[in-house]
Amino acid sequence: MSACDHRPRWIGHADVDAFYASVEQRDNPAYRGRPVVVGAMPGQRGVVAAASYEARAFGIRSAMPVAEAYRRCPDAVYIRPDMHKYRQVSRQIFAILGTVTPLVEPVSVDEAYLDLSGLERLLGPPDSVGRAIKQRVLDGVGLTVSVGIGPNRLIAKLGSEHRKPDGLTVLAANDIADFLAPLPVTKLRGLGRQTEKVFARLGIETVQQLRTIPPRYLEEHIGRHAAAKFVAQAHGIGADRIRPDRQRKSISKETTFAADLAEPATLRDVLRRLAADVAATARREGLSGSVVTLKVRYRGFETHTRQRQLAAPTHDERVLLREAWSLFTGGRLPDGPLRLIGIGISGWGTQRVSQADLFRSDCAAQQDERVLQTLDDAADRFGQGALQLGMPSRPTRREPR
DNA sequence: TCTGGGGTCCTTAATCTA
DNA sequence: TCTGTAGATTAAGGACCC
Repeated sequence: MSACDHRPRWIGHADVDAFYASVEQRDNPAYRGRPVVVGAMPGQRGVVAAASYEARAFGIRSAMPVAEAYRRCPDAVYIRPDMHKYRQVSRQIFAILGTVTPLVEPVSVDEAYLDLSGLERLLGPPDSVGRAIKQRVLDGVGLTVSVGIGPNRLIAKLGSEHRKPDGLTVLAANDIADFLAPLPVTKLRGLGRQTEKVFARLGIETVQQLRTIPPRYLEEHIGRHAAAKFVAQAHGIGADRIRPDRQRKSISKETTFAADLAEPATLRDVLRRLAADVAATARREGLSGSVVTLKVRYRGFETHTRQRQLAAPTHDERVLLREAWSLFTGGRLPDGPLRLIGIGISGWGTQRVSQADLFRSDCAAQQDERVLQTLDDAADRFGQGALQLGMPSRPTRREPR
């Protein structure tokens, strides 16, 4: 929208209620009306990924350790997440949202922002648009969504959280001040446990209280950037731009072991599998990254990352594994058994992947050494050129500190 | 209580470069 | 050429979100 365009902005936020748990209840009539917890199984390391509203009545929440959920409700239905299924349902939902407006920005599998500006003539006022969104999703996939609509993303998001499940909240510009004032500051975006502690020390519990704090005073305690961010939110100011084509910035894969692991050969095998997964995702999405990140976690949740900038972008799992393993064995990490290991790539630059690269790395993915050898031979014969994947990478630009 | 996995963004410190 | 400095880049960690 141009600076001189003063048509009212209407931003929507749609959020599927208890997504994973709702999908399971939809697909298994026996689970309906029962507390359903999707996540790790009781007795395993892990947390709750989603809890049905029946489970929430027991105080079970997302990100809660499963052991704690089990203590609260041993009779709940405990289910491992089926990400493949949820992604499929997610695609259907986004297709439905796309029938309302092409300006849909996914936030996660179950959440999206929509630019609803200018839909009045087609669908009526904002509350009619909200009802249309909810009805279409219910008819299409049999799930309820909560929708918030307001002049910017912040208000839309707070609106969708306001009434759940199956809620619809529309907030016009002149409703905002009264709506925000009594809310706890913890409702603001980006305000987590640490900042909450600081605010508590300063005696700030509600948005109304935050508004009365001199910004300079706030800056002294949480820094300039954060202070400005929360003050703006307290006054209902938020971005209203919807970016349907936002590109992801990294791909990563990590795993937590059932018991801490120290055996190098096993760790390398796990890393190889993770590298293959990351590489496969990168190839599927036509991405090549030039920064490899290794993540490790020790007993006591002590977490470290090490990263390296490569001379050339890659989506070759062998390169990813080699670099990650060299970061792991490079002597810059504590010794000791690992609770978790992970690998990621980022730093796409602008380049896309050529068809030759895709073919070559598909072969790598299939571990087809024979074909790879042929390709390597061809590359040797013709010198450099298009067939570079799988060639040893040049040394990294910087030595690790 | 005992903490998954996959992300984004911000801060800070070290290092490089002009 | 040396030195100091400012800004950019890189790396690591932390907070936060779903």
